This record gives sequence, C-alpha cells and structure tokens, in this order.
Amino acid sequence: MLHAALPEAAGLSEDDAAGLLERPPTPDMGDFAFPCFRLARTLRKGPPVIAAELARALTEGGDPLVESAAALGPYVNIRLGLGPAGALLLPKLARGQFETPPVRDQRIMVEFSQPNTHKAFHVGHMRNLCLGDALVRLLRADGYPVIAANYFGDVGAHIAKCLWWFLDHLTEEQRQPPARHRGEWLGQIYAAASDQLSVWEEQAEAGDEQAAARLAAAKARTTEILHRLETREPEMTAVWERTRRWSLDEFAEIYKWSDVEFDALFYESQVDEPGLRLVDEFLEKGVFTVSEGAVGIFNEEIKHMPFFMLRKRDGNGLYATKDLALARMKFEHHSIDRSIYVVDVRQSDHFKHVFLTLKKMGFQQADQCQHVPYEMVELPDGPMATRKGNVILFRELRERMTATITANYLEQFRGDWSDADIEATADAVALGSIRYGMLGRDVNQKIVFDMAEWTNREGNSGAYLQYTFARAGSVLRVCAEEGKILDPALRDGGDERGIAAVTASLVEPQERELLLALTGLERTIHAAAAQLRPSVVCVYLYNLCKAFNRFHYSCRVKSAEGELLQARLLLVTAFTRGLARALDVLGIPAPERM
RNA sequence: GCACCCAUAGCUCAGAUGGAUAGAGCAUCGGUCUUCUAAACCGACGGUCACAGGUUCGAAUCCUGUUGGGUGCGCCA
Repeated sequence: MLHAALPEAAGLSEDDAAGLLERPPTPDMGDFAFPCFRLARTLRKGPPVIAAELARALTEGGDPLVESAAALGPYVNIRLGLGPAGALLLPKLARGQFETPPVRDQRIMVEFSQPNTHKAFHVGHMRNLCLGDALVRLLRADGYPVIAANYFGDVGAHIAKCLWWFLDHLTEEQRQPPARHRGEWLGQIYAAASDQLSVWEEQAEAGDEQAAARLAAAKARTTEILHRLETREPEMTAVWERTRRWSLDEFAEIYKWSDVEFDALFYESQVDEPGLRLVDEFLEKGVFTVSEGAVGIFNEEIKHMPFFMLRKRDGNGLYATKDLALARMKFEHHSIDRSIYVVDVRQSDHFKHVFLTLKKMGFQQADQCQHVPYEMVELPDGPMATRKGNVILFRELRERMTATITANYLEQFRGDWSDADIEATADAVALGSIRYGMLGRDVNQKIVFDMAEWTNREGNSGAYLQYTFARAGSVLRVCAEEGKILDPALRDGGDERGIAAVTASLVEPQERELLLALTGLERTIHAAAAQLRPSVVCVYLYNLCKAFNRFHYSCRVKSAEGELLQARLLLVTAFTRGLARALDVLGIPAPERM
C-alpha cells in the first residue's frame, strides 16, 4: 500500500512500513493496522499522537485504496477501499501475472537429498527431498538463478557391508535381482548385513567369543572389499558398478514420481581422490596439521570439539575430506556465489567445521555457505530403525497412501472417471499430502509420521489445499456451462476505474476476507524465500484456502448476475491462479478435480 | 562433562523483526447439503505459553538460571 506518502521524515521505507502492517484483532476494526510505537522515538512524540496525525493524513490524502483510517490508541486502523484494491490486485492474479522479483545476480546452489546407494530410501529421506526441492522452487520464484544439486553416497563402509553380504551370504540364485525395485531389494541386503553385524557386536561385548570371531572375520572381509574397490580391482569394481546402478535407477524413479529434478549430480566416488590430494596440498601450505598420526585442522572457534579430522592414520579420507573437495568443485566448476546444504541437524557441527576450514583455505565463497538443518522424522513408536522393523520405505509409503486415498475418496468416481484419471489423482493427492506434511512443520520440529493421520486427516493438510483448488475450478467450470464467463476486459486490465466499479460490488465479509488474504501472496513467498522456510507458505496457504471455503459456503457465484457475477468470477479466477502458483512453489500438485 | 535444539489447549502444531482480547487442526458435543464438490462451513468446550528471576511503557517472543526431553562430540557417514 501507499503508506510511504504519509509518515513524513520518519525514516521508514515503503517496504519497512508494509512490513509493520498487522491485522487488527477483530475485522470490524479495519483491514490493516499500523502500530506507531516504532515511530515514537524518531518523531519524539507519543504513539497515540502519531496515530492520530497519521489517521488524519490518510483520511485527507484521498487515496482511493484507503476507505477510512482511524486512530485507536497507538494504532491506525485502516479500512481498504475494496473496489480499487480489487481492481489493482485481481486482474493481475487472474492473468497469472505475478510480481517480477528484482533480477538477482547471485547464483545459488542447493544441495539436497544425498541418498546412499546400496541403502533403502524411506520416509525420513522424504523430508529432505521435499525441503530441498521447495527451497529451490522458492528461491527461483524470488528471482535467483538456482542449481539443484544431488550428492550420492556411493562409496564407503556401507557399500562394503552390503557387498559382503551379497557376495558371501547369498547363493548364485539369490543374487539375481528382481525385475523391479532393485534398489529397494539391495537396501534390504544392506539392512540384513548391518543388523547381523550389530548383533555380533552386542554378543561380543557380552563375552561371546564365537560372535567376536565372526565379527572380526566380517570386518576383515569388509576392509578387504573396500581396499579392492579403492584399488579399482576389476572384478569387485564390476560388482560395485552393477549394484550401484540398481540404486541410482530406483532413486531416479522416486524423483520422477515426486516431481523433483536436479541440474547437477555429484558422487562421493568422484571427490574421493581429489579430497586426498587437497589434504596434501594444504598440509604443505601449513593450513592443516598432523595430530596423533592423523591430519586435520584445529578450528578453535568451535570450543567443544576443535579438531576436524581430514585424513585418518591409515591414510584414508573421510566424509569431511570429500566435502571440502566437493565444495571446491562447486565453486570452481559451477561458479556459484552461494551454497546451501540441506542436511539434518545432527551435522550442524560438521558443517561449521567445513565452512570454517574452507575459509581458512582461502575460499571467499565460504562466507556464503549455509547449512539448512532440519529435525528428524520419527514413527509413532519412536525413531526409525531397521532392527526394530519400523522403517517405512518409499514404495510402501507411496502404495499405501495412494491405495487409501483411492479407497476413501476416489472410488466414488469409478466409471465416471477413467481409471487412469483416478490413478493420476491418487498420485497427486498422495504427493501433496506428503509434501505438505513434510513442509508444514518448522524445520526445528520433529515430525512424527503417522500413516493413518496423514491419509485420513481432514482439516489442515495438503489434501485440503488441493481440494479447495479443485472446488474453485469447479465453480468456474459450472458457471462456464451456463455461459457465465469472466469478461476478458476485466481480466486484461487497463480500465482501472471501470474494473473498480465492478469489484466494488464485493461487499460481503467473506469476499473482503478472501481478497485481503490474496494481498499477502507475494509478500509471503518473498519472506519464505528470504528465511529459507517453506513452512511460512504452508501456514499462509492454509489460511488463504480457509478464506476461500468460507466464501464458497456463503457466496454463490452461479446464481449471481451482472457486476456481482463478474466480480466474483474475477475473485475466484484470481484465487485459483494465485493458489496454483503458491502450490507450485511448494511442489504440491494442483488437481483439476478430486 | 561441553555444545546445539525443543517445551504454547487432552493430542499435533501456528504465533518472523517484542505490541491490541495467545490462534488453528484433531478429538468431544451441537448445528449447516432440493441451489457452484460436505475431503467443506458454523458454533460450543478447552490455556498459570515448563519453572524462577531480569530487561521496559509493554514479553509466549529478548537475557540469565533451573527442570524435563532430544541430538552431536578424533580415526563412521
């Protein structure tokens, strides 16, 4: 709004002023409230005095957007001129024309997902995927050029464990992979190996000598496998390549279903050696030091754990070593200015070290490296653990969700809709439910994934938003069947006063609330991008959709005529386009009907 | 032991930069479909914002401490 015209030398920019606006406690007080506390100091007057002056200035200003302004204590309560405001906002939204953000020259890379090959992909991984993808979409919507990056864990101890079981404990016949979901199948082999090792470990600790012997033998074997892989021994490397491919193919399917695309793919196997070379280089430069036979760096800034190890005593690199090499590759090959890492909160200390170390290595971009931590996903019976058998793999998640959604809601359309339509809608709603569930909670809150709640739940959910979108589309469809369509001249804009005359017929409180809610769309997307918090958009969208559903319940579009009909058609069209845009920013599909 | 995170209605959670009477969803109870999708809408019930100090015109929000829960802490990733 145009408040900048009013507080004189208060030192507030238009954006500042807009940011201070609030909603009054009750709608009858006004549409917006401007608190004057902040101005008291600079203007050297009491807030109520400022509020009174401001209210007078607004009233006398003659801005058609301001229907009335009244001071109430330290607040100025402003009622929006609905006609002019609607004329300003609705045609743009209805055209799908959104505020173009400033052109940003900061190239951002967002690294997320980072699954390990040879391991299963489960609900926990979905939070990372949804969060990372939403950040990519949000930052792009806010004008940034963004590179979506993935980093696959295709080397390391877990591979050796998996191959140990695969080669030593399976018969030739058992080693034949199934036709589909080979990655998942391989993940189960890894889980079997991992479980067996921890059982032996426990037994050995309890004094079981046989278990201790078996454990030692297994460790020797995994070390041998690892060594043969590191030396690129052809036979072992072939097994690695074949099995790794199974995992990567499965990940690709998961990303496709989830509608996630990457622009850059990195693999740990690719930064393994560069990492070690980098250790030599910076050891020579004196940036790294030797300690107890290992190589690392003392980052005294991190008082509770200053040593950051980069090369083990046995000469091998670590996860951290690869992260440094990867960062260099990102800076030098992709010329990025800012680097975001979406990784769970347990790695916070690790990334503090990585960024500090990069800085000491002389990379300027280290200041623009940022870890976006998030809390874990748990199940109703506690943290996920294969040993407890309470892991929900991706495929089970997808299949159970689509099946439940189909049975509970879509079966009624069978025969009316094609089977393919039903299936596509079930997929869309399942994905929307998952994404909303994963994004709606703040990143520092744990998420308890309860399948029953996520599929059955009414009220605040992804399905609620999608259903609202479908209903709004339906309104327009049904009206169109009766020849009631939006006048293109209204949508195309131009004649502001003419349009304002039409939108002025929106006088119902539900119409006002919906229009008001729509004014927050762009601001919310920008705020969410700036804070890297998709949950902000979720909260906004839920309230927006609630406003629409109230409108839908009490204001009929189809039975309206003349200017009111046109105004409502414009309102619904604008809502539909605006909602579709915001859902897209979260990666939530917008089904035409459901 | 050190570090980080969390604590708001019976349950799950919103409450950005301190601001008017702390809000939703679920659950419970009661209403609203001969009219655009009832996966919706309306109402009722429900709170010592973990606790104790402090900062100030004003604190769920900021600071300190306490309690309870979670996570991380040199040769894993």
